[in-house]
Amino acid sequence: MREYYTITELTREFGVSTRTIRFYEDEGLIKPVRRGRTRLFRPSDRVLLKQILRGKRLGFSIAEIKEIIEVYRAPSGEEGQIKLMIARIDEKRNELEQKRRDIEETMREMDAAEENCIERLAELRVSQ
Amino acid sequence: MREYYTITELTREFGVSTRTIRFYEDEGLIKPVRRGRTRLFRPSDRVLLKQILRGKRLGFSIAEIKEIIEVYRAPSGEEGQIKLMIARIDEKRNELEQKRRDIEETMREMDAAEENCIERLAELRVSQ
DNA sequence: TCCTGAATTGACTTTTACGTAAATCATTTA
DNA sequence: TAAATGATTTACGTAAAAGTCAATTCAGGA
Repeated sequence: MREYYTITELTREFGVSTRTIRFYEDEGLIKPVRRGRTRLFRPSDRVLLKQILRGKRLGFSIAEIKEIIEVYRAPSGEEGQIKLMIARIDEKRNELEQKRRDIEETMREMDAAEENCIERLAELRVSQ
Repeated sequence: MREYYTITELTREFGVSTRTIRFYEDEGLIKPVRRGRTRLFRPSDRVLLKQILRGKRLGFSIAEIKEIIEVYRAPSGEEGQIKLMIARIDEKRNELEQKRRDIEETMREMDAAEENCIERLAELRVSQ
């Protein structure tokens, strides 16, 4: 495992701009260490970036991604805090399940659309 | 099946504002009929709205949703057109499959986070 | 007929998530 | 040591997706 990544290494690996990565730092999602002014990204920062981009692909906002990342972290409080955390996890899970249903429905309609196309192709070949 | 829905009926059913629905009309996603100036939404418009909101939940932009809705419609061209349509459907399906993988990964991390919480709770009870 | 509540239009505003440009600083290479 | 290369900061710009507000219009009921 590499110790550090530079910002451009990450931009190349994930296909995002430096502006984007710095923006995520401004928003408090990643906290790379510094050597002078230069940012050094640890493997854990890289994992965070991966999680952020995954959240983005699912249509979560930065604020929502922040929440998701927070629940990943081990809980440190007393009973009440931890129970609250479990409730938040369940909530996020419900959102994900909704997205899953949305995907299944969209997939089904795509299947229907494709079958439709294939049928049309067959018709065209017969009528020629 | 109802013949027409008013705009406010749809806002209530789907929890969106009239502005939102009119915005989708401006973007060419829905085309309700008119009685005078008043919009009348047919069941097919309602289905379209449902599809739009589903796309939104999955993080698709208006432009992408437009594309998706277009591929749902029966293809009317000649062979080349239809084959192109099939290619576009496959592309969208790939995007959906990526989202599906993203959901599964996120779910797994949620599970781990929750187990972590439960473990912490057990520890707290033992140490009391 | 008058009023009230809905709906429409148009314009301006806001939020989110970056893009872009300019100036500065640091480091490596010739 | 000069030049090129890469990173940083600051600040303004922008596109998308609505929100908000004001002025109108219109249909239906008392």
